[in-house]
Amino acid sequence: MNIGQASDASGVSAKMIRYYEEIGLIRPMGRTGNNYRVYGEEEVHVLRFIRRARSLGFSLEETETLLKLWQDQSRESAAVKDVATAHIADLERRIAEMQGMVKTLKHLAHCCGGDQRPNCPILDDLAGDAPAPAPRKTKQPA
Amino acid sequence: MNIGQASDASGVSAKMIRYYEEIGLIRPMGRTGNNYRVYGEEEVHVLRFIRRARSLGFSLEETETLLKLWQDQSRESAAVKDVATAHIADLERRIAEMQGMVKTLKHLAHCCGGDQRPNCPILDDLAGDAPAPAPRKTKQPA
DNA sequence: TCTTGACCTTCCCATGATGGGAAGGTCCAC
DNA sequence: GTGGACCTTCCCATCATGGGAAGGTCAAGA
Repeated sequence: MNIGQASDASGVSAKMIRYYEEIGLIRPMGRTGNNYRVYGEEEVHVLRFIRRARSLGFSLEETETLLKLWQDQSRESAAVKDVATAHIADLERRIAEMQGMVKTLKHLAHCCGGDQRPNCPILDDLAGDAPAPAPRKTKQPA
Repeated sequence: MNIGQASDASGVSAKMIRYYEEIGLIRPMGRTGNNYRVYGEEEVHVLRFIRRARSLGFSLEETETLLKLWQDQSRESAAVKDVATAHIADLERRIAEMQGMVKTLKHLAHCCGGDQRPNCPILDDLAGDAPAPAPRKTKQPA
């Protein structure tokens, strides 16, 4: 199986497969005489594993840890759960951060007329107590 | 006011102030004879505006748009609201995506013993129906 | 006056994960 | 034997930010 077929079979782009090899996430593959990488079913399984981990938001570093745990028959499931739990906490922290933004923005947008008049509480919030600056371009047109 | 003082006053790092100037988000500042940038109160207000916009998750591109609207006395508040509304939608999309990950991960973590035994539904999920690969290193130790 | 340390300047590099594309080699089907 | 679809490596871009080097400047204190 060439890299294109492994890509189709795993859903990981050929570009990424080469990158994962470069950073040591997957082993360097064997080559045929023409210097093409050769893949088998097992490599495709590994790539699918990586894709699934990425789709759940795990970083490549976390994915590498999970991959090693998967390949370690004597792993303790606690180690896997720790990685997942930490990731959940990180996701929840980021979600809360964004929800805070949304809450503020929705309030401001609600208070904004959204019409042809210039008065705008959104800009007022961003400006703080600063006076509107003198009209000028921040970027000169070419 | 030198860049360090403008940084302290605005909460934007000197590094970022120079970068914002480089990409045209803020005007190139005047220089003193020793080639130091000079800032006034108005520039600090602009930097605070940028910082506030960034803290609400607006991209630098969106921030530039908002900055121009702020400086345009004849703006229509609808234009500002449009930017905010689109950003809210983007945040909500990303939040929903992450919430989906959290939901899946919490379910898997809940089902995982998290003990010293190797059996792990989290890895089972990541692996799909693939057999556990033969134990091997993905990265050779030095 | 000289030194020291805290500034400032520009320039280059790194992040994380991915894509785009060029230049060149290979293989297969017609 | 030729064209097109592959493959290879290499470089660059993203987005916003930080780190750090090498060198210039300034102010305060001995």
